[in-house]
Amino acid sequence: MVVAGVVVLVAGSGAVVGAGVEVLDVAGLGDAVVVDGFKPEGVVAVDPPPHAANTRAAATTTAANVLCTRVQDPSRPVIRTLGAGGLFPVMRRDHHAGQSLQSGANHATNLLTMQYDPAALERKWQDRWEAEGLYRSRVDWDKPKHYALTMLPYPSGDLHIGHWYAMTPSDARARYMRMKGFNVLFPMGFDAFGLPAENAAVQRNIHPATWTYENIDKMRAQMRSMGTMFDWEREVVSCEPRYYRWSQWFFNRLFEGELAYRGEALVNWSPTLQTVLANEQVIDGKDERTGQPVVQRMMEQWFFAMTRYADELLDFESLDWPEPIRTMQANWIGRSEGAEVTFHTESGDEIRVFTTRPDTLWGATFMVLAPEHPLVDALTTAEQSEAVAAYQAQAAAQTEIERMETERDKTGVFTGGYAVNPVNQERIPVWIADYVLLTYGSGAIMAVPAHDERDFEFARRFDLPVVPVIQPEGQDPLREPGMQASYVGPGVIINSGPIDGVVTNLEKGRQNPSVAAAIDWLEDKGMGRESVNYRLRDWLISRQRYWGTPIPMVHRSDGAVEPVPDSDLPVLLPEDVEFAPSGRSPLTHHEGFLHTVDSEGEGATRETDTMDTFMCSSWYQLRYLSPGFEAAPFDPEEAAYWLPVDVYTGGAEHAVMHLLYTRFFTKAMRDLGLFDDTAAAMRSHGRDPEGLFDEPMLMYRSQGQILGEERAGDRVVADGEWDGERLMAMSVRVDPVAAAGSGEVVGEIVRRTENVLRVDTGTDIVTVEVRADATVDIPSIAGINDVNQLRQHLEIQRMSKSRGNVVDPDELVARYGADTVRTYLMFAYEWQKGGPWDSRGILGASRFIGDVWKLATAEYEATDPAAERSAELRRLVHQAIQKVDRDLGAFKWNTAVAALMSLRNEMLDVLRSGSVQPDVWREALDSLLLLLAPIAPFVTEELWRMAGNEASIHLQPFPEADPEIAREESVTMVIQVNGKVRDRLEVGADIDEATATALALASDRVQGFLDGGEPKKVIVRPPKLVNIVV
RNA sequence: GCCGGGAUGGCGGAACGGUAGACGCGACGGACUCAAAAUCCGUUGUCCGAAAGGGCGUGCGGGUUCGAAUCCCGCUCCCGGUACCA
Repeated sequence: MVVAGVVVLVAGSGAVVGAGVEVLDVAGLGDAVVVDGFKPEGVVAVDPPPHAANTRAAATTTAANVLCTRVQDPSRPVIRTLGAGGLFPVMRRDHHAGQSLQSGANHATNLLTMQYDPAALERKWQDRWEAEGLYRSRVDWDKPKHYALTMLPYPSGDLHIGHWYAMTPSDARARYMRMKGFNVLFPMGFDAFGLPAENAAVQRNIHPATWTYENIDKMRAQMRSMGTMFDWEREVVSCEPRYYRWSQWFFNRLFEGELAYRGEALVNWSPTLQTVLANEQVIDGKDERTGQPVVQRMMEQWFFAMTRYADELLDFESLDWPEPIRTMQANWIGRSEGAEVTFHTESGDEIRVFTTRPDTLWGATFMVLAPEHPLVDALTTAEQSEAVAAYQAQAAAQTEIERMETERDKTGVFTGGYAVNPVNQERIPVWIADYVLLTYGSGAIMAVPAHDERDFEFARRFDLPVVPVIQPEGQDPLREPGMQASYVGPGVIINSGPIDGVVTNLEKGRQNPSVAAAIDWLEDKGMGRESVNYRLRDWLISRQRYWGTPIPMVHRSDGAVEPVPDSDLPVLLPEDVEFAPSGRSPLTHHEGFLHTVDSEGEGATRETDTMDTFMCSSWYQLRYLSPGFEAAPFDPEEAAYWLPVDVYTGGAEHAVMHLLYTRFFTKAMRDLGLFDDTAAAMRSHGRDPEGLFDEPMLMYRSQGQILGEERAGDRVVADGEWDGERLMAMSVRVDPVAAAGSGEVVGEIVRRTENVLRVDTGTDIVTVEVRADATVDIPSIAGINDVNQLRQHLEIQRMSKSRGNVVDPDELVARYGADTVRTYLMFAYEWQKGGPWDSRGILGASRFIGDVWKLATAEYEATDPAAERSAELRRLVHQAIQKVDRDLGAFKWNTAVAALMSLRNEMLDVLRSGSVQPDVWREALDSLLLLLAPIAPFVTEELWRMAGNEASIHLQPFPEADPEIAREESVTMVIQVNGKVRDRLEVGADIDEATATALALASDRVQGFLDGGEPKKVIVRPPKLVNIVV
């Protein structure tokens, strides 16, 4: 058990076992030594064998904690430690003066070790930070503010690794901004209304509120363990009356401003259950729980008039948002320019249509109405009425999603009615078809089969006439019969009377000459007008659900609707509700809730719809400012200081809906005057409010997703002939269960480049070239297969319980500590991109944190200080400051951590060699801790205070780099010949062109290439490179 | 289909148009150990070579440039969004 030359301290018993060398005089060792997480359980060995520089000795034991020491100078031993986590670094003795440990005759007692025990240390700092109020954020007009916001979670029950991935870098950046001198607000809350709570209620007979609050408690505790700097005094929970009261208040303001209105919309209606279902509850046209059929039905519901802001929402000028997100929003809004044209039926009814191609009006050969269009009944003739009714019923039975499925054959029915094309008085038939949507444009189209793919398909299916009106440039004239497809390219207008001969191109709206000409002509004749349509619909906020914010409206007995006065808000969501198995909202049959009186004291009924939860999240950033404020949704004094949000982070999956809704909401609030008090408060503090209420979040950055770890490529069997190193395959077959030996090469594809596969056979990685005439057989992909369909690394999937690939952050924290988990998540991925989880990779972060602990707790001895090495370390420190500063500012967490790891590598080397002056070491250590503090808040705080600092590390200013110190004195100059690196020279950083050229030309290697001749050209970029062209 | 993003070692990923592969994981060799783990030292794109050195290399094919992972053109595949939007 004991190795000669080693002093072994057996903890617990107090016994000291010496083995032949210097025995420590350690009094009271044992329990007394248990301090701050140091719990020696087995054997602690210290090793200064005399004259054994650079040798190692070790003690062994069956216990978990074994110390292996390495000594460079017997008088200044340094300990390397190991154990279960490999993290048993050395503790400097001075922090434990008076801890009953006495030194014997040598330095060895300085080697009292202290274990890095993240669990204890993190718990300690969570409590102390809370007690010290470290993360309270208060208005302070003397400091610049920074409002950092990360999306609030839905309280689903458990914080998963995705939450960590989203939140820890946001937290790190908020901490960084604070150290940079900003007064930072970084709040957190819960988006607590929603369907899952209601499902839990029905399935598990637990009240949605109970379920929700239990989840919130759990998640709040988990978030504490993350070490986030959330100011919990500002927490917001959207299902609390003190929150949703103001959602209702906003609803009233929007109603007053005529931005909230009642309209008709299709809902998923279950005739058997007599209830409305959410889209998520409908699968294959049936209720997912009961299997009962679901139909589409029109119902009166509440809308916000978001389309009025469509054009303003398309303006991203003032926003620092990722381009893809802006594009997605722009596509979602889907502005299209064209004309509205009025047709008339033969009986004189108007049919308005919207078209982006009024220039093809002369080619309109029929019209199509949505099956639900109000004019259908009037148009339908007696002979067709049966067919029309049947088609309408069939369309109603489909969900919107099914209806919009692509690749479906066109269906439709002739109404028997006709309309007149206003431009040429042609009598054209009117059909109904479900490819026309009631909710877009006017729910009716003119069909121009010659120049619209869908109309062409429909015309061919039902034998309707096709009249070309565009003549493609430089091609044969389009002829009907015989057209195989619609023509949508450029050309010249024909067969179109007044606009014949006008050029048409692929531009949109008036940019297209033919469209401009047609609009002018239509407006002149009074047949139509220029018009803009949006794909964006008004925001339907009604939900026929219980667990949401009640819409504060009452239905009077005379049929009118009026708002609940502000003074009566909130309209409380009743708690004593029963959940019918049908899923029908309990509000619809809750007598106490339903019955009320209107403003005149007459009996009235409450609105039973609740609000879409996107309503809650459209203004939550305002409630954080003053979550308990009673007089208004937010305190103008707080808002005047903190607004707008400076940095918003969250998943790209919310890039469209949530971010568009909250933008709309802010703009509507601005126009309703709801920021007027805030603007006044700003002015009184000398802040110009101009333009500050146009957008809620100035900067937005999205993070990617962490996927499951599982991965595998196609397992293939390849046969063919060996051509040297590679197999020239004549046949490749995918077979997940192929046994080794069942073909020439059997294994998993690890890489594919064009037709070359790298196949992992289990023993080897071999190259297989799939010949052009080879047969490829992939049973899971129908049809003729080709080499491009062979996959590698495709089984990386989203984490899900059913796949069993969920990574539990609590487990990781228990094993490695929160600092390690944070560091790893910030290090391992390109944040915007995300990627698959790698359970081994986290060891790198764990070692890094352990090394930092070791560096900070080891006693540095400048055994061999050298001015040059000292300057070099300082340079590296200041370079690291520059890099981390830049990278944390730019959301490039992975390279920031990499820079710190590099510094760690350097410092480990210095610690070993003792080659820098003590003050340089101290500066390096302090810088390392300060730079790491935003990323790993717990361990850096512990080490910072252990070093004798009174104030929290998180209150320190971020280190500032001195460019002079960071500047390299000498650099490697690359010498290229014809762009290829041929030599490298160490030169001074201030080398001039002439010297650089001379040095380069003098190089033996270069001379070899010059072969006595003169270079054609020399490109000099001192001090980095010289390129010689010969 | 349309819109957006991407493709770099065995893996995650670095690289203002100027040394490709920083940093980490893994792997391999060594030290320590009865052994394993942990820790420490070293190697690690690939091919040729004993070495010095050289060839080839950023999905594929072209182009611009003294010089391209990076810019341009044309493809292939992957990921995300969206989908009968008139």
